[in-house]
Amino acid sequence: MKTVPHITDAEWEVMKVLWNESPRTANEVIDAMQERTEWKPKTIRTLLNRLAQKQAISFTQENRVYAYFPLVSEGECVKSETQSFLKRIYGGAFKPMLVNFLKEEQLSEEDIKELREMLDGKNK
Amino acid sequence: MKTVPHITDAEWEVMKVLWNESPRTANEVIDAMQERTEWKPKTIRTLLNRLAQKQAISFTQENRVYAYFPLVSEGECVKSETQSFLKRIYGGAFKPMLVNFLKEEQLSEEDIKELREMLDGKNK
DNA sequence: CAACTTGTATTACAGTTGTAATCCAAGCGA
DNA sequence: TCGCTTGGATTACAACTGTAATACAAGTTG
Repeated sequence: MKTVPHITDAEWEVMKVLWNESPRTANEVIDAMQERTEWKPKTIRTLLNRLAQKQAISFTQENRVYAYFPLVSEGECVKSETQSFLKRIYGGAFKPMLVNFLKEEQLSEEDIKELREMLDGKNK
Repeated sequence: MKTVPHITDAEWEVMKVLWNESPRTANEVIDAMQERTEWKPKTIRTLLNRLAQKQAISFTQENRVYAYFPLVSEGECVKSETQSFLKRIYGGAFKPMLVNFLKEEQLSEEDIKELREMLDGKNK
């Protein structure tokens, strides 16, 4: 199974933008980011560079402009991050976490109904 | 609500030991850790110091020996870490994560039954 | 052609983390 | 009393992160 590079908090925000739509030029990414964060353009370029270095994204060059696109899917990354989270906090076991979540979190009637249906689906 | 300090991966392992039983002297912690990791005693002492500095743990002094104990509960920390994880990966929403998990993870018949019962409980 | 603009590449710099090693003080054995 | 042992305090140091600023190169404009 392919291992995805570790993506930091700040980088993750950039990835979200690219997962949302790609390819995008650096400036397009910067514009999109500035709707959600206060980061300076230079900062975002740094993050793009780092992501490219660790091969989470790549780019094509059109004249003097780069257009970036992800090399790893959101699903892969979510799964990988979730796994390390699980490992750290719950020793890797999924169910204890779920149990804890269900106990702690607020869920509406709607949510519960929906989840129950998903469980039914799983139950084949 | 009390805010818990951020506990790093390595520190988390030490906290587990103390949550498991406390107070414990540095040496007791070190012994317990060496059953699960390869870390040198000095490393573990560093972690104990850092945890004490950030007030995740404290200690009492008996002669020249410190006995450490947690200042924050495992539940608090789990909750806090889970929240930042959720925020980072799923934008803070709990349900999308659950949905994703249920789709991705392997659950036994048993697990599913148990979860369904929990949901029934919630449903009051 | 010279200066300005614009996009990229390089460099910066402090705080955090992992992973220890060295220094120091107090009790203990010779 | 003097060095050895043991536990704690201080220091180390590189990689990773957040957050940029500065330098450079190629078009664009006057």
